[in-house]
Amino acid sequence: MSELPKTYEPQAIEEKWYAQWLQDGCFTADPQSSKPAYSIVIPPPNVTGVLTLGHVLNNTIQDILARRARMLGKEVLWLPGTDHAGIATQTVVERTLKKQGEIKHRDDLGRDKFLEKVWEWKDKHGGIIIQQLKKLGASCDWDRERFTMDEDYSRCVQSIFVDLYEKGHIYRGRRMVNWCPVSLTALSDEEVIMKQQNGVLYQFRVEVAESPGTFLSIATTRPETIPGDTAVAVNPKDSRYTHLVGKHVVRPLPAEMPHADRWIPIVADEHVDFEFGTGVLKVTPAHDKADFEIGQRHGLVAIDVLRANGVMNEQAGHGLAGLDRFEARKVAAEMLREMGALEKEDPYQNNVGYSERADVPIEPRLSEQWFLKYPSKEAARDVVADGKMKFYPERWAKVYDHWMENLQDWCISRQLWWGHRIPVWYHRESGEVHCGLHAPADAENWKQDNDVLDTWFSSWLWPFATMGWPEKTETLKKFYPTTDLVTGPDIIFFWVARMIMAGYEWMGEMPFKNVYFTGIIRDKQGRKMSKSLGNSPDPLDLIAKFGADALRFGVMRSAPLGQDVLFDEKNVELGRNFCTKLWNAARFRQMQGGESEGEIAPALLSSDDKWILLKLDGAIEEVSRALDEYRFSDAAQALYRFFWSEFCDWYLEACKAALYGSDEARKTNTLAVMDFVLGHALRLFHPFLPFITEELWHGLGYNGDLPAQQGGRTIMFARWPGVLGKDFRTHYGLDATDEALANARYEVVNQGRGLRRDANIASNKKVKFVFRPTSPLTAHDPEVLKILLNAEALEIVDATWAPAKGTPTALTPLGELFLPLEGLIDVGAERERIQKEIAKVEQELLTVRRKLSSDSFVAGAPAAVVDEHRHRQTAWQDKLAQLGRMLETLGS
RNA sequence: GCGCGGUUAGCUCAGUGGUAGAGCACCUGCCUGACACGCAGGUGGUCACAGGUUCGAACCCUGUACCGCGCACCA
Repeated sequence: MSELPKTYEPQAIEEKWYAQWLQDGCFTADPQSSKPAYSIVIPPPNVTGVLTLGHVLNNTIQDILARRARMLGKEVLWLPGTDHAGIATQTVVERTLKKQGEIKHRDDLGRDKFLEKVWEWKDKHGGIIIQQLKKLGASCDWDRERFTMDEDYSRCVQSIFVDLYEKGHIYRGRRMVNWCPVSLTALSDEEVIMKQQNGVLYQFRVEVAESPGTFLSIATTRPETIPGDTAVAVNPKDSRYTHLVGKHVVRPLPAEMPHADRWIPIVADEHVDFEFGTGVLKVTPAHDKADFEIGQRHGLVAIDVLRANGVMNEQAGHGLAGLDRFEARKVAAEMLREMGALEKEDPYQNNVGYSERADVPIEPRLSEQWFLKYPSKEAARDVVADGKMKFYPERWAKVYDHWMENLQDWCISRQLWWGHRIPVWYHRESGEVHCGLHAPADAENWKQDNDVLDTWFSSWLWPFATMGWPEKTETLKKFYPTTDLVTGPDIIFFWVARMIMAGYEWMGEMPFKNVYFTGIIRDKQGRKMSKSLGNSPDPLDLIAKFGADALRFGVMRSAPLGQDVLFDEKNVELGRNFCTKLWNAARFRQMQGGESEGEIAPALLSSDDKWILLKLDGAIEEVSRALDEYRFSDAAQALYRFFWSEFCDWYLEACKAALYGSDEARKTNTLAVMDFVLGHALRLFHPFLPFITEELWHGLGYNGDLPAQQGGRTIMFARWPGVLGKDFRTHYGLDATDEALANARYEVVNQGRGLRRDANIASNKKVKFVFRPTSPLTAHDPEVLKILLNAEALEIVDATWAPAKGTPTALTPLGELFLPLEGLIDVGAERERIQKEIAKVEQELLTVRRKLSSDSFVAGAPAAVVDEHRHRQTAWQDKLAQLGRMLETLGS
């Protein structure tokens, strides 16, 4: 084995191993393999996106799952790819072209030229995030990388559309949709996010046409839409107004319109809440969803007063036409005031729907769009409700179910160019509609629909479209349904729910068996990461500074299941420190020389050896179970604790007694134990820390001479450690006795270190200790104690030995430990220390006694618990007595 | 309005009925023969509040408060 350098330098090592893995085809999935399948499809990032911490979290989890599955002997497919992200990408490209002065509007280029530009952009910037994922160590099968606008994928999307059209699930209609006045397209309900707004509630009055002098007061937040009002509505049960139903009011705007043309009816509708405002609602069927429905019920006309971009049109009348909707709002209120109709203006908080992408209020707008009635709803709902498909954390199942219960038709058409164009043609003369993969033979007589499909209409096919559907490919046969899906809960409706429905509709089966929902990454103040706040660190900077393993470990260690993740660079630093610790522990092993991975001789095992082997067994069990249950931070935590606190802090120190001793056989055996533990630890760590573990696997010579696929060359295919188990324990004689002995010894050390501190002796100063054991010690005990106490000497004495007055003394499970320091002790300080301990013990004793003296406790608690309390009481009593004697010996 | 999380050390969080924990931060001492990205020792908590169940509650139940999120919304 070659010697490990003094410090771990992640950059070169990461690059080296990633290239090696690629070269050896370690990530490539073989559908012909006889191994059981394990598969994940990546949630495809936007093709123009760059890596964020959210991606780091999400993809590290997937990589951990994939790498562990390989070690468990599965044939693993982690299928990567990118999403064309319709609106996002088109917006970015359009904005850039505008900035470069190439165009003022995309119309300047026309559809085909514009799309060329988008493709150019995609080719130039599309690979970035993929490269970044590689830096993170993602073990995706890059040979199978897919893009939602690949030729075959596009064909797949279109045939799905045709299929649904033929099944009658897709229809076209003029409906109220969510319109984004900036992106100039319809949006689905899911793309609208409600935001609380500080606005104004205006109250204005209108005159009843048939009874001049009688007025109705109306509350509204949108006076600019008054020219679009075609009725006012009251609740049929509202006695204040029932006598007016059927009459008319005079709509105040547009003012220049003849009086008679501004008469609008008063209708009675259940929808009106008579508690709210004045109990009178202005009805604007063209600009409000609820109003539209009222309009339908009462046969009202809809007057559209807005252009697509949110500017008032001619119908809005003088003074408003040409103004932006928000400007028009103020102006309309002013106009009402001038005509004496404005009664009140109150500050008002309400919720307004915003376009998720453009971050502006959407407009409810009447337009011709394509809609989908979701297929396979029942199967999709049941599979989660029945627990056949598992959600982690489970509570998302309820959210899912609630949404599935209230499914609304999906508006799938978008007025964009970048995307899958709707495969529908209209006959130029007859208007006949043709839906199919190609235009009809007499193509020149037909015109294709201008719209494209919602991005999610392609993403929902991801689990099988990426595997070659509709062909029955080997990949599909082997790897569908996929095993795990890892994604954010924010796209549970956008993506997860729809994939489940699509899976059932076209594959007849669920698309994945388990769904893991990550938390959302926030900054350490709990705010969402955002570009404008500048609180979103670049993962690549972090990788450059600390290493990919450090980033992965830091993020995973602080990402508990079901909770948001508060990101703090400190965590990555901790990850880096941990890698260094791992590195140095390995280096320490290497410095001892000797054969790599020698045979362990059970007869030569010390209690320390047995202790660490039992701890290792516990760690394997704990880590495996945590990973089985998707508790990644628990697994990371357990590994951290095991390796640092147990292996390094105790075992590596304790075993120096054997390593620095003269017994070669014991030394060799100790090295074998170290190799055994390190070899297991490296494998347990590998899913979290792929690079450093691979480097050390080789550096320590654990790779052996086996071929790669058998765990020889790479740790990637080394077998995942199973629990050592009963046979192992029997064979190596691991039992509770040795563990207890080691624990007791470590307690002696703790006590001794306490003595040092109280005597103000620096930890690096070697001093002499005296130990008076209560029962015989083995030869091993003093050696270890001496090392761990950093003692110059450890003198073992018998009961006849008495310390000089004032000698600091500690009570330990194995006997009394003295720190003889002639003339150096501060008797007062030592007395204080003992008294402090006495106080503590007395407190404990009091608690236990109080419990035991309670009849109800003794009668009511299980016998074992009462017993345990009795033992505890005895122990505290003994300790108290001894402490008292110590105080006596101390003298004054 | 309905639903879901959360409230434990200065900070971030573990801890599902029987002696309150970790990491970071802080304090003290140390470059002790792997590691100062380290070692050793230490300070720090009436477990949000109020009731209840229980021999016993951070933990189970009920309610309250506050923080966060989702869904649905009244113009």
